[in-house]
Amino acid sequence: MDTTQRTDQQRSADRRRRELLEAADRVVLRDGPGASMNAIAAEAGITKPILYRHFGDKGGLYAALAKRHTDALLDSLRAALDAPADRRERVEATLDTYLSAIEARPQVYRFLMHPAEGSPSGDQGFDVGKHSAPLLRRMGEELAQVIEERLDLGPGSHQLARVWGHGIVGMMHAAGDWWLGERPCSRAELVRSLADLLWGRLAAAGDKVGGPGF
Amino acid sequence: MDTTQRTDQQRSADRRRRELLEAADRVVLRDGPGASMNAIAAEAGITKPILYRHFGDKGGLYAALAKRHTDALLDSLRAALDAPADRRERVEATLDTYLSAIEARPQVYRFLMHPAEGSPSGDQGFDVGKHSAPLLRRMGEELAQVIEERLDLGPGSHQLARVWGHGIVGMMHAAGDWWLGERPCSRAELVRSLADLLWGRLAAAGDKVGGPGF
DNA sequence: AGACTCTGGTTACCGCAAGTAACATGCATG
DNA sequence: CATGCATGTTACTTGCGGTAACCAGAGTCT
Repeated sequence: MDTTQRTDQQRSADRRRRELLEAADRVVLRDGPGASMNAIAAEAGITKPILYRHFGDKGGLYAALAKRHTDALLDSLRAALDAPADRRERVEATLDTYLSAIEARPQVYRFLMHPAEGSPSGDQGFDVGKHSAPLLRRMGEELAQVIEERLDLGPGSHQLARVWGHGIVGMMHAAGDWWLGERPCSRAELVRSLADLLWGRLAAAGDKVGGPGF
Repeated sequence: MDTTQRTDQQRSADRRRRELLEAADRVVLRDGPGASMNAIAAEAGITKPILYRHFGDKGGLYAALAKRHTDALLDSLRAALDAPADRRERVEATLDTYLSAIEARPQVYRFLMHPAEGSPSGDQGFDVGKHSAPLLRRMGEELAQVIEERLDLGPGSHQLARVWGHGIVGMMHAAGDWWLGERPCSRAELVRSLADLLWGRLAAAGDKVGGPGF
């Protein structure tokens, strides 16, 4: 068997895979996570076993799907993080980019944050493994790297940067999630409040009269 | 029907309910979330329909279970938050309390953060509803309240406190989750790093040589 | 005593989704 | 033409959430 044919097949399989992902995307965006494999297959105009041939199991499909969106989001975050502006502006731009993304497509966001579902059988021993969504981890690591690269944090900067990376991402995520649900203020206000928090306004604030402060 | 009997029945039902929750707890702690109703029923020495009579559906059981643990955790957090010490020490104590809790019982922690699972049928239209774990929301609200009560934040303090409450909780959660998975440093170091972040060290840090800072 | 109902329990089932086995078909190559 | 091999299908198994229908014992009313 010559390589050309093999390549052709590879190509074809890859194209098919992309098509299937497109279809899966449509269904997941329409029906939310928990969309059934049957539904996805139907949307793609085929039947279940093909999906399983391509992605192994539901987890595989969802992982592939999540990777696409995660990559896309990370790209735009990187852009905001690399913009030519001072630190505060960059932080605000990054926060705003993230919030814009989840605001524009809450379904995608929700899917990315809850990819796990229940594991039906076999893989017991989950124990402590598999915590939050991979998206959060990746964002945290990415941010940690940027922080370590660009900030002078003295000794222990590596650990510190990682803690901060994950911490800031978590802050952004939780605040965004809450904000998306309650819409208590404009996006700009939220961004400003979060940046203020990161800029130490919590430590700087005065106590209220009549008691020791938080 | 006299009231005494009714009260007796109430009592008995409540005791039974508590027993069932104990059993469910054991199973969930052993098998993780996704523990089947059958397994829980078996552990309790009975069969499924009884569980359904008591808790309605799986969500009901899990909610009841989660409420117990959430209440307990919130109590200890409140204690740390109310300790007689200055602000920084309180913040560190609260972070440490949370981290101790998730360190001591990661299974419980994991269960609390992933109660949702997939909604099997009917309740489509989830759309944007039901985001992160209720635990996070409750912690966020609680913290927001404390912040608003005790800090003088000027105009817009209500919104600001809420944003910060949810943001800080998210930071704590994400950092804790990551830390629990990788164990890159001691708990004390993590606490210190997070408190530093909240104390504005990010804004205060100098740029590294050779480029604009983050 | 015997009928009545209330409460806690069981068995047996439905529907549905994940995942698989076995079978069919089209198309390139020896 | 026969042989692979990829692509697709139908039909099945298994396991779980959830429910309907039935069952037994204890207290109550007449």
